[in-house]
Amino acid sequence: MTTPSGGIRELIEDALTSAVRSLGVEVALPDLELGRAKGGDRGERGDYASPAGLKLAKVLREAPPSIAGRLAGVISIPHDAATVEAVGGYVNFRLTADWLRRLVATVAANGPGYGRSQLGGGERLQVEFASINPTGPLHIGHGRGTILGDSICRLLEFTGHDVQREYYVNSDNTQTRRFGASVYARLHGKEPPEGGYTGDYVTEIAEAARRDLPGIEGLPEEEAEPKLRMYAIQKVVERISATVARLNIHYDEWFWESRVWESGLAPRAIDRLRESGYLKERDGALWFGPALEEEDGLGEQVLAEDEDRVVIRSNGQPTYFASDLGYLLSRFEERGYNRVIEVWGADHHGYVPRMKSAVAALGFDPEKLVVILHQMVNLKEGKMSKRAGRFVTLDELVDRVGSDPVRYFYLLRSPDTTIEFDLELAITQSNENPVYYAQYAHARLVNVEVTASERHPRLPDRADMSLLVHPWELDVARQLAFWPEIVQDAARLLEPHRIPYYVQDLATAVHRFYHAGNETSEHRVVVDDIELTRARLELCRAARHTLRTALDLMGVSAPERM
RNA sequence: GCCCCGCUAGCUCAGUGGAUAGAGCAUCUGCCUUCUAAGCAGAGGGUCGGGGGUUCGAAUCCCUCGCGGGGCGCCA
Repeated sequence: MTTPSGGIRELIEDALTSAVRSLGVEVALPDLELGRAKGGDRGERGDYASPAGLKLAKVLREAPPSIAGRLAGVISIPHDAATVEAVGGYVNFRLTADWLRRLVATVAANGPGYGRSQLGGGERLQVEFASINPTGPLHIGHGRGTILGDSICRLLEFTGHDVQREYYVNSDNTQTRRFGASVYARLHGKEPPEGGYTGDYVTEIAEAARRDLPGIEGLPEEEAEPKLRMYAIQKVVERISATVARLNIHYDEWFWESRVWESGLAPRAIDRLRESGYLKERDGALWFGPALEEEDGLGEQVLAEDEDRVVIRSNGQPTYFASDLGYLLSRFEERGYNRVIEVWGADHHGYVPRMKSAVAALGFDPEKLVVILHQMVNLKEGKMSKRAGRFVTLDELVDRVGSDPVRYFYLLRSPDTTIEFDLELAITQSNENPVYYAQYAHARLVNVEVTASERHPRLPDRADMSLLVHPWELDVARQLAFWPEIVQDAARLLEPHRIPYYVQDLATAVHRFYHAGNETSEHRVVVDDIELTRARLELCRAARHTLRTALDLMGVSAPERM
């Protein structure tokens, strides 16, 4: 049996579509909404269901139950993977025990590759995430974008994309200049300017600069600040890199904003926009805006932004937007990524139309810039006592709770929900984190396999899968059957939070399966009968591989013992 | 004022127009001499923010109102 990369859902969907065609439906099919069967008692509706009868009633001018009945009669599921039953206007599908057993054998043999696909066709894409102003350590709020971004990368890699992880290092904007000025002030034993950075780390960086940049103290501020700024940013970048590394996150490139000026990319982008009439001067500044676009048909995307935006200030200084123009050129032209995925906090949502407009104005397809917005992480007020206030950095959170629970905590929430972060609760409840439930299931499976090899040094080479008959055994197999479609949906929708919810379900099935052996010793995996042991081990192996794979996709470890 | 996100069980949250809306935590009741109890089995708990509309069918789509969060700068 082959493991369909699209999984069993795709198999059934194809069979259903063919069946509908065989009824003589020529027109475009409505969405038959094949999905997991919901509701009902004791799985009476099977595993998958489609309201195909209801959907086709209009087209065929026939009663839904009649259509569903006819479909059930003609449908042919490959490999006898499922049985079919019409109930009302629905067509219900139940995975067969036989197919589930074969699936287990395939997954066990496949190892951790189960669910992997080449859907992406090797598409080269870049994911830029968590490009926080490098002016200080990451705090708890920054954890969300980093973990979300990295998990999206993992999903895309697993589904056949060529992914590059990038951090855009702001170095020439207002905030980083303030940062540089603050370091300059500390270097000379003064207080940072208004709106500057006051943390202890600023002083530490100033002291380090005194050693590493000989003569820096003698320079006037105009000359010293840029040097100090680049030095300080480098220091902060190193710290950020170390912090995210603790969360299993490794960037491929730290792309400095300064590079778009040194390489001439930004001026080139500006020239291009000027030539195509997207730029104009007003009040001594240079503006980008759709107000000029009437000269030719430049498309909806350019019109999306309804206000002009400053590119070069009247004082001659470029805005961040000017840098971004060069940055876009670097990614879509210089480096030639097919798509760029941006992971931004919701506070940047107003920037989306502007960037899309810029992409279009530079001559690229705005669809190639995909922006994932996630809502904010708010620190619960009142919890931030002086003492607790020390634990606002991501490093400190990882110190207190550990990387795995932190990743799991963030990944459980869809990007659309605002997180109210309760620090005390996070710390006191960290041992109740659902991550342990999943990891424990994995560790149990490993342990069982170890026990088996001790008790039965010589087991049959091949497993007789027909020995798997109990509902709790087949339920584990059933969960395994769902994995490919979970991965596909998560990758297609760029929604990693689907993974931990699946892991929860799989772990539940595993724990139930394991626990059957606590109730009745004949139901243990390791029993006197080596044939039976062998078959159950096959199931353990398949489940273990799949758990491991799912945890990997979340960047969470799969411990062998707990 | 305009734009984006949210409002689902006591709490935190899943839920791509389908059937009787789910999970974890919390609460209550059971289960460890034998492969890991960080586990298992069971119970209670819901006008899916309010009101209209579209549809054979709405937590899901549309309109409207309310509440909470975010944004609307020659900041990023």
